[in-house]
Amino acid sequence: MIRVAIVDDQQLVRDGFGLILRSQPDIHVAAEAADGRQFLDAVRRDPRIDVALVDIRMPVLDGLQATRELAAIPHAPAVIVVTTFDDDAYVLDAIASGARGFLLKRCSAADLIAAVRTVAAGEAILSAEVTGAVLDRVRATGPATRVDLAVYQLTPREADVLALIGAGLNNNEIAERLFLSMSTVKTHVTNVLAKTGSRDRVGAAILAIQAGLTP
Amino acid sequence: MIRVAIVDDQQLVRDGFGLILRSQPDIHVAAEAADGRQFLDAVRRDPRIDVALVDIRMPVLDGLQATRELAAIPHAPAVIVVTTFDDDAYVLDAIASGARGFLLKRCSAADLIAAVRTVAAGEAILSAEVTGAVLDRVRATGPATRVDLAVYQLTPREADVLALIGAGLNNNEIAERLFLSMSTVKTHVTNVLAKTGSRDRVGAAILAIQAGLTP
DNA sequence: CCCGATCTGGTACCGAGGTACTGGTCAGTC
DNA sequence: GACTGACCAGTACCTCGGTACCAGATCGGG
Repeated sequence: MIRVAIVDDQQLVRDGFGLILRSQPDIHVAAEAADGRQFLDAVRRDPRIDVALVDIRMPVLDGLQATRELAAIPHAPAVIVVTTFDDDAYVLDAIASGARGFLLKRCSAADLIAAVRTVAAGEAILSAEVTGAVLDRVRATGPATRVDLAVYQLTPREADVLALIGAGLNNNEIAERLFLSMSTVKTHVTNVLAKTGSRDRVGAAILAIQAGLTP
Repeated sequence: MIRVAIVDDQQLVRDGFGLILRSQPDIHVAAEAADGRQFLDAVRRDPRIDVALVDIRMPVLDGLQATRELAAIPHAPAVIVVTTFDDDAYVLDAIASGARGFLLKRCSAADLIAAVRTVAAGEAILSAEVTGAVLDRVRATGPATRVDLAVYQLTPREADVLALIGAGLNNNEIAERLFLSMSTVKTHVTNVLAKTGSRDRVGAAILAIQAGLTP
């Protein structure tokens, strides 16, 4: 049984989604909310919600901000952003906010139901209309990961240090973060530089970013 | 009428796809090819192909490389990569290569037909199984709101220096590249750090990358 | 014309970064 | 037990990065 929350400030939209979803035997509408705040409250009350259909434009707290705050809640539901706006920026922002799906309200009832099942299964879904924009974005940021970190045979600890270098930390901060002495950090840094062929920590930082070590 | 090319080294797969697609009145199978080279030849012969279903693993010229070379041909068809491998790297590579769709062969006939129509309409399509990986990738590369460099009010020269810092150059190299003395470079660097609020050049380098100063 | 911003350069200084060693603990392997 | 690799830590040393402060040259605008 898939437990779903419907989050939209328009009563009519909530009712429509509810009718569609309640027609499915394996889907249960567990909560409804009219704004992001109510949504977050509902999630905190009921940690068993699997999927949330969330509108972007809402009073009090918009859907994207609510999705971001959701990350701090344990057992948070997977979010499908459902919107009338097919603006590319919204897609990318929604994804960046942690959404696992992006649907346009003009989609069919079958699409909506399929999306809920897909996301509940741990996968993700995009409306075809916005998939192109996402692909353009991916293409713009280059292929897979330009740098394969495995090539350098870094030890786990060295990888930790490299990640922190990529985050812009200096040796002292790395030492504090990893509960090490400066000397040890320097040793690791030296090894990382040698293994990666970087001349200094700037090169290592660039490498770390290109390898996707920094969020 | 949507004109489709089927590119796969396995006869059985081509026949299967052909059967499925020919069952649709609005779809015409205009070409078949057993490897990337044949595919490119077919596209050059017949510039009216709208959509191509392309396998990755093929002799002579693989699907991704063929897709990349396709970009040089006018009126090139939109490519849907169809593969048995759901490896994330393939998805991202395919997108980077210019594919407008990525399907797994385990999908249904209806999915295949819908994908062809979607891509023919100028949109894009991803199998739900791989959409998650693409979304993770987008999230990893940060939100649409990168870093707006204009906020920092950098002078043109300072922006030059920042870009070179982001490329991993040290002060000496920057001096040589810009025909300056070390002193001048240091002055600029200090100003850049002050204006951007970075503590050291590592932070500035990260900023430069996030601002897109480094390709 | 003067004023301000920008670009350029210099000197002096200091701390962080980085290297080169040495040496210790611990876990797993032969 | 001996050996290896990862991890941790220290000392000594030097270079580079960065700051502070200053100053000349240029240029556009009030």
